[in-house]
Amino acid sequence: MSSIRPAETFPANTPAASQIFTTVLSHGPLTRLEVARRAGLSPAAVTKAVRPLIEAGYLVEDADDQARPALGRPANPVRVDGGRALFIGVKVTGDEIIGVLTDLCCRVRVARHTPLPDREPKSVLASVTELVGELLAEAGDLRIPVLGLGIAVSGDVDRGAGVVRYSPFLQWRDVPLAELAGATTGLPVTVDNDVRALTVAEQWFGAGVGLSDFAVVTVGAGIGCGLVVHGRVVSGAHGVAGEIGHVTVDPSGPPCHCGNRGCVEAIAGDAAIVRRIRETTGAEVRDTAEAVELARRGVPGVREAYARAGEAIGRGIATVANLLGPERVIISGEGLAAHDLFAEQIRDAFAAAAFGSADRCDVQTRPLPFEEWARGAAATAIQSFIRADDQR
Amino acid sequence: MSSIRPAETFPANTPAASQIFTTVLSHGPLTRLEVARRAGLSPAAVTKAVRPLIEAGYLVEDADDQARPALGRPANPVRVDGGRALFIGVKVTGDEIIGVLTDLCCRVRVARHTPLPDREPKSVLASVTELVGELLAEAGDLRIPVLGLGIAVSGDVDRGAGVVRYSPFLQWRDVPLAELAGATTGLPVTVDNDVRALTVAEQWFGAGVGLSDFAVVTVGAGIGCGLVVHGRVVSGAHGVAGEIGHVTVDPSGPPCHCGNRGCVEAIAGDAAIVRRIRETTGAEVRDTAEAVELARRGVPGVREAYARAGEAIGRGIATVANLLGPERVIISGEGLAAHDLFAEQIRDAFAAAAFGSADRCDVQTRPLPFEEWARGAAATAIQSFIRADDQR
DNA sequence: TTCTTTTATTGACGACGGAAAATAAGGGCT
DNA sequence: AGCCCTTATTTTCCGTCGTCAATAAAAGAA
Repeated sequence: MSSIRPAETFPANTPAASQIFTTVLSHGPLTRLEVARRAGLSPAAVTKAVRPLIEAGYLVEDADDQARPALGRPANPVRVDGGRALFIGVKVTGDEIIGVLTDLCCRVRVARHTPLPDREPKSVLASVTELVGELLAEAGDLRIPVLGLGIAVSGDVDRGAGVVRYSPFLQWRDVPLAELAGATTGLPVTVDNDVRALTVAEQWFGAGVGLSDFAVVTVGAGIGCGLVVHGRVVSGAHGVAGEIGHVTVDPSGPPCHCGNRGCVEAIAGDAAIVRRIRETTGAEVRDTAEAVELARRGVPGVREAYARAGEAIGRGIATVANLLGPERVIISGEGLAAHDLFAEQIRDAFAAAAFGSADRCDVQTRPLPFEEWARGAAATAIQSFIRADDQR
Repeated sequence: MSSIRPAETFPANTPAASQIFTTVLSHGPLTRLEVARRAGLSPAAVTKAVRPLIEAGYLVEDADDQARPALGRPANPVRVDGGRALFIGVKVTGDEIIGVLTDLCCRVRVARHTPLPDREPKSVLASVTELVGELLAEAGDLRIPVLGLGIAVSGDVDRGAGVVRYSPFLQWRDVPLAELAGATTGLPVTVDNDVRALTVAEQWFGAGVGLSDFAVVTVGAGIGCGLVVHGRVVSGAHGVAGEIGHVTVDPSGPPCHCGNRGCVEAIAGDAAIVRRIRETTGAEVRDTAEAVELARRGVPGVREAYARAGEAIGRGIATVANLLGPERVIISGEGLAAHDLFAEQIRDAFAAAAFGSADRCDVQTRPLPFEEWARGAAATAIQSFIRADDQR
């Protein structure tokens, strides 16, 4: 029924091979010896696993002859050939969809977005199909095959089954998106939660490379959190995890749409900040951009709203750090546009609420280009393609 | 120097073998076919791995001929022979040490405790050595070899290195306890954090059997939490994790020794409850036992302190559930003696603060016999003996 | 008895990855 | 140029593990 083309398959049958590939993918050009060391394998095993990958064109020997040690046989590093294959990532938001065409190294080649007429699965699917079609055309111009499609959706998503169980934002329930999109695009489709997708991108290509325990916190309309523990993204027993947005920081705080009071999101979410500014200053603020504008102009009371938000976020992050002891927390999201307005409060609140050696955790902020969410989706597609059933 | 006897070694060289053994250990008698199904192996592999384990006496065929299906060749279940080997677990608290002698199935055979003269590593080591000596004598009477010693200590413990990095309670820093105890007892020693040890016991022999994601919350003098994610106990990048006791539930709450206000422990720890009762009722309460007594007698204001504690614990658990989405949370600890006084509040607060499907998490309470902490230590020794480098 | 059904075992086989030795590829030295 | 030294990579050989397919075993059913 669904005419998914039996797309090119990745020649890494053995766990060692896929582990080697992901090591090279994440850690740039590496000599075979170095790969062996990092992957805990013998050099011989690396040579053997690398050969078919080079033959298939996924890896290339890097003729980069700089900074070579004076002694001994020159090393012959290998790296992933990003131009060998392309992937498409799509992020579905409430009112638009963002799509990117990336290469195998998850570098964005083309980014597009289209508004969404409505949130019905049918129309969303049609828009996605159209956008993917455009990106496929671009890929055709480049004469590089597209080997997978990743779709990121907020809410409870069962990646294994390819089903969106429940997305409050889109008001979807049990939509078999992977199957549907597979049928219309002819590509192998991976569907995952948006924050988890972003976390995968950080884990493989970003600030989480090489770490087995870290967290990604997204600040924006909502406050989300992706967790990596023991080298694997946490999905939770019931498909939901990382709900830092509904961690209570002040039981007497403002009411949250979840029914409680003083959730992180009820204080530091975009809408909460704007509402707070309206309430305390009486100013006519419509959206975040205006709020940031006012704050930068030094309108009294506005910075205070941001300070409060920063404190809430810092406390939320400290909670994560106290419970999981991650090595690093990466703060990202659209909300970072206001970074300078609450960075200090985040740090202070974190330092104050982190217990014991949890404060050794490295908290960093990372700007998030608008297409980053879609890039995360592409990362999940790459991950599925490599079928890395291994951790780390 | 250290005369660690080259104790009997476990004949499970291959990962498959140790996985098979742990499966049988946790899931009681199983037919080989069933083991194969659960461990994801072929029946042939099970047969081959089981043979040497039976020959060495660790597994026995269970002649339990009940409830056999009428058809086909009768199944021949295998189970672990608990009496094949013994292990010793020791829990070091501030003023006493508790030791247990358990069998290979972690069933307690003998339990002992001794007061501790002081907290110097030297005297603690001497007391531990003496207690272990007594238990070894008991084991000698039974004519069963003791194959390992587990020691549980609160604080930051590096299990791999066998070093207590920092224990605020004992005021220890970088004490190489495994090496020291190994030298005085002649046993292979495993040292781990006390809450993690308890968690290991639950994972292998308790309410966490078969679950890949769950949490253990201990209520008592402190509030602790052990986490299992992806089938493995979480240790945190810096050796500390599960600090649920210092999750803030009320920023305007009572001050905590950690420097913040309104931590779970500052509201629901033993000392906090007692202090609260004294403050609100003026009653002369010295310890928890008296507090419980007053509450049961219905003294006004006392139940309220417990209700407050229950609410704090419930919120803390909800935070864990929101962040990690565990399948189950097991509440335990000495504090459960007052279980009837706050169980309801825990449940209510949890249900209110759990977001989305996090409330599908199964929250259960489990009474904790006084020697349970020591049994956890024994479980870590058993785990080390089996050297299960595999997860699940 | 003979067949059926289910569980356990056996033996051949293939694949994976390790160890060690061989080879490759410089650069410096004489 | 020829030799030596060092380090990277490859080759060859080999053990191990686990699967597959066939077979044995142990009952009840026909």
